Amino acid sequence: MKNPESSPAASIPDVFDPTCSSRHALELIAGKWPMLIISALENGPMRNAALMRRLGDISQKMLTQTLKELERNGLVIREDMRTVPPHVEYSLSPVGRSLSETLLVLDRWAETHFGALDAARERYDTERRK
Amino acid sequence: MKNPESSPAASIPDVFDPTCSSRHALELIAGKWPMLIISALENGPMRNAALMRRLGDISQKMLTQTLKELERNGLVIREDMRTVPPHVEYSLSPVGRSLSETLLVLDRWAETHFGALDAARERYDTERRK
DNA sequence: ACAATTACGCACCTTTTGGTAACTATGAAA
DNA sequence: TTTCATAGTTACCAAAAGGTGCGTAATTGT
Repeated sequence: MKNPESSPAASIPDVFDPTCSSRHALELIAGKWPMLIISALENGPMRNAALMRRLGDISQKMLTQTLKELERNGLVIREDMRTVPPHVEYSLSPVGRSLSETLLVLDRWAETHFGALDAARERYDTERRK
Repeated sequence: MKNPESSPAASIPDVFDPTCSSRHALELIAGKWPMLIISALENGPMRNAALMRRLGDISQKMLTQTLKELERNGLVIREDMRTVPPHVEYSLSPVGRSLSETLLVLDRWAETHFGALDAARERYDTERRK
């Protein structure tokens, strides 16, 4: 029998292993927009224009691009109604929904603690006169 | 009395508001390394070299830089023992610890679902012959 | 004939992020 | 006197992220 130390980490996923796919999963949502888009889709399908309005300051390019990445990874489902003018709806897949639930926790964390962060930053900056 | 619509969102934080600090809080951890560093510090203080080993493929520059940002925002505490050779310990502040707990949920999500993501990606790519 | 609609592709550019390699400080030990 | 150890810093460069503006498709209403 081999000890766990010698096993080249095939079974137990580890976010700290650079070659592990779980790292990839984290990097997928590490950008500026993915988390917000997933959160925005929480309450049901949305169209391109509605998402742009909701996200406030995203560019058309980044929205399309990010949605495509999320679709590619199976988090978002793109439904093209094939009408003219175009009507496309984006929604969360089951996996996407499971992610949105943990992101909700993160959103709440941000809304709870941003004040503390702001204060700390100001303290830090004034202390070192930057 | 004014209706809620006209109030310029001073009290209720909203991650979707680009001018809201809670967005800033999210962007702070949206990079490649912040989440991993916070997670790495979960089990107590660590020194520079230990963090480098734990994170595997981070550069010295990014480690220092990211730690400094996290310290600036009050998530990480930097303790310099003022010895020679240098001995500096990084640890989580209370706010940092509260974040690390929600990130743990995210790590677990990644470790649970990365297989589904990999599969979806492969399907997507082969379907469109990219 | 043509204007409007909606999602999006593409070309071009700027900004941000990240990596490499070389250099620094300082006291203890060799 | 030289070496070692540790946690940096800096200058320089490459790559990725992101923004702007313009073009396109195809049907409906004017």
